[in-house]
Amino acid sequence: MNENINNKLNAKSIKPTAMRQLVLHVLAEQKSAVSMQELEQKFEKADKVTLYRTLKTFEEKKLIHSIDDGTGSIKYALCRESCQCRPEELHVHFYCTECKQTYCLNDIPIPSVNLPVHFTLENINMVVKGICANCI
Amino acid sequence: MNENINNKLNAKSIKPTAMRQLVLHVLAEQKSAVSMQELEQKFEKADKVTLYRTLKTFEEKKLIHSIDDGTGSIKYALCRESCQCRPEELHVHFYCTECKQTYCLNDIPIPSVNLPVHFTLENINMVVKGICANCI
DNA sequence: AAGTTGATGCAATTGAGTTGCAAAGTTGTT
DNA sequence: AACAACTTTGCAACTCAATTGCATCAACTT
Ligand SMILES: [Mn+2]
Ligand SMILES: [Mn+2]
Ligand SMILES: [Zn+2]
Ligand SMILES: [Zn+2]
Repeated sequence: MNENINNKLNAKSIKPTAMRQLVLHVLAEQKSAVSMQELEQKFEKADKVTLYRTLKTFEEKKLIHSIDDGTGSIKYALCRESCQCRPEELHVHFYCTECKQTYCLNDIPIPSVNLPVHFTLENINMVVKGICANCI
Repeated sequence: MNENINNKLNAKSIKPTAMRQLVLHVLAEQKSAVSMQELEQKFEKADKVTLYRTLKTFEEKKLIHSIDDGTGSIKYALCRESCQCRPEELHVHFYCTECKQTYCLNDIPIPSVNLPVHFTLENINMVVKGICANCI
């Protein structure tokens, strides 16, 4: 695989096995977030569990983030280069009810909320549902 | 059951069966949102499926709303009196990672987001995770 | 080479949600 | 009251994504 792929894996201290290179390669060419099942179908022979554990590893190492878009299957997408997945750097996600795609709105940060007193924030998930520009 | 319970059911044109009165009664005394499983355990003899369908009916009639807090089980909470569940009137939800409770922050409306051009909005889900005031 | 650690593949399990269908209950009509 | 039409309920069975257990394989370490 690409040299670039290995660099990304190394940068997040993930051992670059064949499987991981392959999965990262496929993830990198997606325009929308993908589920494990969708990902599985993009490979000739792919074990669901290995894929599952690969994604877990990627997520732990903050190479990808997972998106619970409310459809029942978790979607995954690459994090931006320097992302630490801290609450301040999270972005809004969009689920199109027409094309059933989940998009990272990387340029739209999650607006801050004023929580009630003594509530502390660790994480936020914000998913907007509607029709995307391609489906108008 | 209470006369109030029947009023609420009638107001949303839900036929007040014994089961529905009971479920609404239990829902009304909750301080946080509950899952189907939690609800099931609050009754002596309760059929999961009947409960499931009762909640579906309640949700369709906008007596309750469901919350996908990312834990894997949907939570349910009463809607406010005049709620139509329109995007403008949605509120933020809070999941406490300590007590594992999901709270409706009824007084905190979901902030508006500026979507990219030609994206239209139908619905928003916003869940904040952290520690609640009781668990500090 | 043997030992240790991590990665992979297959089978099986979990658990929330959902469907099918028949029985029981309700309502309205003759 | 008897009947039909419709709604609600209960049980069993099923779906589907996610997860675990365990044996095998690969990559380093001594
Ligand atoms: Mn994203
Ligand atoms: Mn709520
Ligand atoms: Zn679309
Ligand atoms: Zn708490």
